[in-house]
Amino acid sequence: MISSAYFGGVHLLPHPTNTHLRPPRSLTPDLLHSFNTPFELKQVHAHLVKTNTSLSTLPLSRLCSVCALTPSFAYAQRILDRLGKPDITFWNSCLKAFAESDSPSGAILLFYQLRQFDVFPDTFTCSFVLKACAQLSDILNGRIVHGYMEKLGLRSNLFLQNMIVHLYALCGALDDALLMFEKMLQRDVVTWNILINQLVKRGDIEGAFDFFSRMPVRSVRSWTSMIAGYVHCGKPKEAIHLFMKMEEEGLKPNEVTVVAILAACADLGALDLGRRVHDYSNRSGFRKNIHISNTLIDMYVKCGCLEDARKLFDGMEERTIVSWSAMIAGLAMHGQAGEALRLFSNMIQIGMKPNDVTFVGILHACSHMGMIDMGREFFASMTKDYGIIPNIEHYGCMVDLFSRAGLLQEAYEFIMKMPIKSNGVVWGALLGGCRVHKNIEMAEEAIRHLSELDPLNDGYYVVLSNIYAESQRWEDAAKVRKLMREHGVKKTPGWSSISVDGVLHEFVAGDESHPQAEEIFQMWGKLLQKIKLKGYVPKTSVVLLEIDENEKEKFLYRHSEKLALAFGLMKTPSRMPIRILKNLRVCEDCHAAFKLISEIVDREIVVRDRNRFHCFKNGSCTCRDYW
DNA sequence: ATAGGGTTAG
Repeated sequence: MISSAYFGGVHLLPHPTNTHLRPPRSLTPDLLHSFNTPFELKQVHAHLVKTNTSLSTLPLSRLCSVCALTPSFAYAQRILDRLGKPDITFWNSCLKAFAESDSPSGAILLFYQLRQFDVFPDTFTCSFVLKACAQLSDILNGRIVHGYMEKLGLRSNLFLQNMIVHLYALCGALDDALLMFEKMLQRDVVTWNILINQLVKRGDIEGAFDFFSRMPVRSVRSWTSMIAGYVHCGKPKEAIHLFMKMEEEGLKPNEVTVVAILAACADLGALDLGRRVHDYSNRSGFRKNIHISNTLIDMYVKCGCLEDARKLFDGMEERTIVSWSAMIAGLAMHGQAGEALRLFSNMIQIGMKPNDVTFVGILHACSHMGMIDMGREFFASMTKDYGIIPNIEHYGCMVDLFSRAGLLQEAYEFIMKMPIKSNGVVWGALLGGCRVHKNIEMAEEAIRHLSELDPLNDGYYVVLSNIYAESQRWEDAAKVRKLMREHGVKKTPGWSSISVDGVLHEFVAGDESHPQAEEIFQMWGKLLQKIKLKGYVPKTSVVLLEIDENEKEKFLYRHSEKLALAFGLMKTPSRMPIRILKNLRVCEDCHAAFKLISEIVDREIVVRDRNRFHCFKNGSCTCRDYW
């Protein structure tokens, strides 16, 4: 092993990847292939020039490409001047380097420059320029290159045609991309995949599936694109369905497929499938893939298995900011704010730089635990110490923090002073606080903004109606319902799901369609008797219907999470934790009931809310009733 | 030497 080398009168710092090489006897043009940093290469080159060593274009083009990567094109330019008339190989090397660098526009400049030298672009030239255009979303120059392709007789080159389709679709010129696609005499699987990916990016999942089903041949990537597309569009069930079909066809999921399907499992809380995919991933040798580990952390967190997530996180050889952020957000979601903050300071200690997402997790942790001053400090520190400009999520967290804690006036002023436009989430957080702290005036102010910002979101009207109902202002509650009807807003039906033996069972309120509905209602009846003895009083004010109290109780007892819990208790062995997922916030009455039930049946009940986790155990919940 | 898919918050 050499730590430094001195030869030929030139000091050279060894590049890390070259430390295993023996130092060469003399400084020859070949050396331009053995070193990788512009600094080393420039020194070698300077020496070669000084000793009048003759140089071929090939090593020089290598030198230029590395110089361009810096990008220090000036140096490459000097060599270019010396050469007089460099051939296309030289140009292509430089173009490639620029296209892959942080300043792809250099490639486009070069493309115009090379034509002054009477050099004819070839396939590679076009491909590198097109790559640069794609990076810059520069459709104008892309069209010019396209024109050149026609002139240069490269029009039927499949690679270039695919790049053109990609570029047009990427820049939003979907019609042009489709025209190109139709004009192509031959297409390969990549051509189809490009279109599928771009359609997914535009949110046109149906269009993407249409292409997918028309493909003559599908590769693993085609399947993966489609599966990832469904996850991206919030259709995890379809993603899993497709994944099953892919397995049926005997195709082997790769690392990217695994990431996509794990994200779907995270969305659905499908722990069984998630574990199966985890096992598959390990057997396939994907254990070291950092994307997979990160997604696994998120999957375990969202399936309610915080310990599994933590074990995985602790066992990782390398971690990125995504790993840390996912784990911190996971702890916050599970109400472990203290541990989340400890992890954050560990992260800072080892020199990992937090990003905006990390701070969303941190601020969440603070707001879930009512740590107001801590939250303020982090909010200030994020810009002061880390140069992160708060985005709407961060403002939302802060409003949530103040509102939950009852600092409604401060929350309101905070929104008014925000330097960016507020959104529904921000006012919705204030509205939520108004409900907890029974401030009708402020709630009415919030709803004024919400009916403009997010008029079709039913959740806000429901909260306001609840606030009125809880203060016995029935006419106002009725007015809100009327308002909803007028706006054509319907209450999103609440549903809960529970997975038993790998089968996902879904319940909606008052669900009698389940084959075992009879047994489920009986089970709930038994539980009800027991918790009533423990002091449970039904909280009928959460029922927003104009009916008498007895009827309200009946509605209350058919809430989807109660049905899912009763079913879970029937179908799973004693002591096994029960995991339930709900699409809305867990209802207050169910929350009170679940606490008592966890004690009576001596079971851990984990409920994933639309916001966070509630883990009921021995009569209490990890949210400490602060939610 | 040239083309397409992935994770954290909401």
